[in-house]
Amino acid sequence: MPAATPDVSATHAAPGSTEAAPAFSPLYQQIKSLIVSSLQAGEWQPGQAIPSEMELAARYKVSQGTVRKAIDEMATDNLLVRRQGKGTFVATHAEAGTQYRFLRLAPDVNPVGAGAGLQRRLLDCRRMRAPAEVARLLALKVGEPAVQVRRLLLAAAAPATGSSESAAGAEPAPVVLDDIWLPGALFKGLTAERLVAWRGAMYRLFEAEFSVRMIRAEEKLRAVAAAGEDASLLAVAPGTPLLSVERLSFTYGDRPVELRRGLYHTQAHHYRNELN
Amino acid sequence: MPAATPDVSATHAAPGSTEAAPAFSPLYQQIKSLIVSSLQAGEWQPGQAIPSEMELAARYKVSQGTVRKAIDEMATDNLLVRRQGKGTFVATHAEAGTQYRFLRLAPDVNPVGAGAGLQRRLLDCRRMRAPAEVARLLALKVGEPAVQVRRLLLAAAAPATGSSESAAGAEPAPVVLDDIWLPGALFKGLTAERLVAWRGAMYRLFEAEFSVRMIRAEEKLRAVAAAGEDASLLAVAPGTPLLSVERLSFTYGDRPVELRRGLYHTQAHHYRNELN
DNA sequence: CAGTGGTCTAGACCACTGG
DNA sequence: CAGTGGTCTAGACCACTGC
Repeated sequence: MPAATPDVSATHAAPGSTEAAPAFSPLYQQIKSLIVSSLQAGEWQPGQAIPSEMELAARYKVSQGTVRKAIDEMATDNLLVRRQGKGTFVATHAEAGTQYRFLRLAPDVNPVGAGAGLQRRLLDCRRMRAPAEVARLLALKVGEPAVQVRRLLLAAAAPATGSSESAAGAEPAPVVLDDIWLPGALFKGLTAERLVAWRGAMYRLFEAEFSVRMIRAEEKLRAVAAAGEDASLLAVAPGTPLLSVERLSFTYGDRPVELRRGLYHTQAHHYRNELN
Repeated sequence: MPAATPDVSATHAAPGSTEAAPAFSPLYQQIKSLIVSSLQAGEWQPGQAIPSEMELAARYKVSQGTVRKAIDEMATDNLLVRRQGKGTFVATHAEAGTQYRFLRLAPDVNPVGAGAGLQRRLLDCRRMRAPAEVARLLALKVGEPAVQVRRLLLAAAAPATGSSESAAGAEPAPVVLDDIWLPGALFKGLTAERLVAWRGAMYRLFEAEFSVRMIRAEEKLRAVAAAGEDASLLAVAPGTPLLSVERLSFTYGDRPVELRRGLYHTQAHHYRNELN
């Protein structure tokens, strides 16, 4: 009989116990927590299959249906991906096609392929002590090391004023200016060389090289006026309205691991959102 | 044996049938469709309880578990609300506290009570022929009647520049300018009087008086410069960056029923969003 | 073909609500 | 207390994948 598998019934509220506040939680929630722990511990890597429902049911000594409910919830949370006939896989955000995990920007015309066709240009990457505001949001102590990355995203296609010629090959237009702060402790070997050499999404690099997986994010949006260096980098006149997007991304356990301040030029693009 | 209840097995793909493409759909999906139809038909009104799981299971001749799965999905779709020990209720968007169903605007400070503390001021309400662009988005024929509503939302609290006095009672500052278009056919008796007389959320009025329920919405956000009448209504200088929010709201069956173009002054407020 | 997830059933028991 | 939704189980069968 395999050991090292936490006994579920131990955490389960014992029937008949009249103790006050152990905050009863259903079995499938406990299973969910156990699976999340395994994910955090790296027992199964992104893209790999986790054990089958039957195996997990045996491991945790519960029925298949209970495991199923746990996995179902994790699938709707985008932590796992189910594939009928094949198995259940650890979600790897930034798969093929998911070039930009959280980027909600879409071109006004030709809406096929949401964030596709964007070039990247790294502007800066330096290590520094976290400024007070950044430290607060990333839950760091003031003065702790942080990595700052600055980069530009450029649209390859011709801009809105559709002249007859130059359908392709036109000068790419800057669309997004990103300022990114990361906790230095988590991203030890992150350098400019590493960033420019990397083909593929940035979050994919974080996953592969630093074992940091983004689970969810919160954004605050504002309209601001372009100014100074930001304006010239985006090739717009000072005063041009820009969409400011402040994003805080979280990993397992709601730990903040990335702060990103983006400026979007929304002349030929828009930020799309779905409300339920 | 009760009649008038659609026989599920009829729609269910008959086993052994080798016909090509009836596009097999699971039982619980069919149940879901049937329940949605009942909602559309107004069999159960918003806020009311639908029959218990056991009753529905009997009505549709399926097991309780199948009904449960159908209801579960509708609950996560915000169509139904489950309340343990009481029953399952038709979601009534715009309940107490949900003053603004889709408004994602939050004050920068004092984030308690998201959209609370906003006053409304009706500017205009007129019936007209739908302009081409509006007609297209609302799936109307050009020239069909439409209702246009224009209104202002004002923040009651004192603006950002916190002077020592006047914590309350300060002049309210305009924050949102909304332009709303509705299909005239669906909103026959909608007048300015009706709107100003109504206490409570606009979507609540739509539900109660016109049986139009908003299920989901799509938004496109842009940063634009304030100009002309819009600027003066929002009490900002021309050129001030504003957040433009174009929202298309849908009812059952993904039918578009409201087009809204909002201009948000994001000086002391921001648009918040959660990404998964 | 075996193994996976997906659906459906039937029944037991628990937790919450209200009279 | 009866009635509701919430959890858990056990087993059957189906649909998809890959060998």
